[in-house]
Amino acid sequence: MKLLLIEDDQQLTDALQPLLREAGYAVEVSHDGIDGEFLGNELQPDLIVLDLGLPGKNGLDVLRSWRAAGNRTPVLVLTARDAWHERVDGLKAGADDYLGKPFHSQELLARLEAIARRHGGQASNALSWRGVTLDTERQQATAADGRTIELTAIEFRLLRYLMQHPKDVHSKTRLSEHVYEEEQQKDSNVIEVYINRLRQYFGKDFIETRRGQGYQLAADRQA
Amino acid sequence: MKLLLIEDDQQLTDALQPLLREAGYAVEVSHDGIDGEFLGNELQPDLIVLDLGLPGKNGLDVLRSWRAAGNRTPVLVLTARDAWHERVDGLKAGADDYLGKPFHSQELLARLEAIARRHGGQASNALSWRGVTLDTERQQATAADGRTIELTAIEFRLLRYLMQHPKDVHSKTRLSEHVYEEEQQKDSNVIEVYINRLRQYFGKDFIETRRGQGYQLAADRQA
DNA sequence: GACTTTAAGGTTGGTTTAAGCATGGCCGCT
DNA sequence: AGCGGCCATGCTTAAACCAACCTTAAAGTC
Repeated sequence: MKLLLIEDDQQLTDALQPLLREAGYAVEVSHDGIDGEFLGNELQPDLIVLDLGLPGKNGLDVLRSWRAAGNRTPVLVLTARDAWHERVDGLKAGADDYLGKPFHSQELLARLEAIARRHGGQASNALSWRGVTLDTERQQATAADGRTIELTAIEFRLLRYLMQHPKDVHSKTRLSEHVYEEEQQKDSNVIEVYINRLRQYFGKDFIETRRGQGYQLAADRQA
Repeated sequence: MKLLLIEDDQQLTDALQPLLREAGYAVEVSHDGIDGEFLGNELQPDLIVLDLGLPGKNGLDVLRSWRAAGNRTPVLVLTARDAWHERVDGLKAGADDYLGKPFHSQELLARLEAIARRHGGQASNALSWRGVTLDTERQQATAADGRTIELTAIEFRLLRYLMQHPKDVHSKTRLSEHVYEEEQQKDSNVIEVYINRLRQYFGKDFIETRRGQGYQLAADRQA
């Protein structure tokens, strides 16, 4: 389930992202209206969470643009607590549900569930990060330039683990533990070899190395 | 967890600071409203403890200014014991919780815990001193001007030790012992070299040298 | 035959050493 | 006391060293 979160409050997105990932969504974030509108069309997410108070372009206008252009992606709108008129406007503009801030994260998850169910969307288990998407069903990935890449078992397990925990730094030992069932010889360089492969597929800077610490997916879009 | 404590009672801040540090918070202190308001925006703390009776600018006004400017940092308000109207005003102004003075330190800690939990903020073990913050999870620091700096292993261990014991003077020998596992040759100047590096990152006056004795983090803001 | 692992050499970048410069404080001299 | 030189301590820079990491190809495994 690819989810696009359009919200300018960095603190909120930081808090929400791990939660949503945990819940099985492949999360992409945008921090302003212009970029968000573009991504809402481009990424073809399964679900959009849209804040109304956005820099660049107002959330309501973004939503109207989508609907006018025929984009029917389910949208959950976030509004200020007591701005009930915003909610009405939102629903009129084509939102599927709304939620007042501040909210309990559990409630957000529940409503997302409900929307997804209502739209009969079957979970197309996909992870995504910086344009790279990973179809965990088919064990295949799509690079940022659109090439699709068939992954071998170990390539896949390594990439999946990295993409399930983006932003974290993973030591080679940890990666090893997650890619293999049992303990691995310590003096092996398998992980290095496979990191090298993934870099060949997805670009040298997709995975960064933190010398002495481990590896980490490259930082999120800082546009 | 970076915590900003805005309280003019010197005695109280002196008592609270070690306690809060002990509990894992990176504490910054301000003693008046003007400065406090500025820091609340600038430092981007995870949590603010705000006294209402402040010189410079009233605590309530400070809080209102933040909220009006879109700053949603969780705030716990300290009020005089029986001034219940202040509490109501505080909550209206956007506080997350309040506590009447005098209070038991344990209760303060408990409430801070609760607020932090409510805001989904997971403690990203951070130390902070004079605008410099150190993320001990990621081994990276943020300078006072906002630059983030990836630290190497030894830079990190040295800086962490200094920031864990601010105000103390540390001999080069002691620093050496804490940065390295085993004893180090005595005639090496590694520590000097790394102190020099840290000064380049965080400003020349971030670390002071006590000739013949050792090094020490610069005194806290004496504004 | 496709995938995985090992191995060997090359490369990078963190760490340490070392040498020369700067500075502070002590001491003796006037 | 005030001045100036001298030594010890600290600062800075560059280069040498070394471990971590990268890359490639060949060997191993199913």
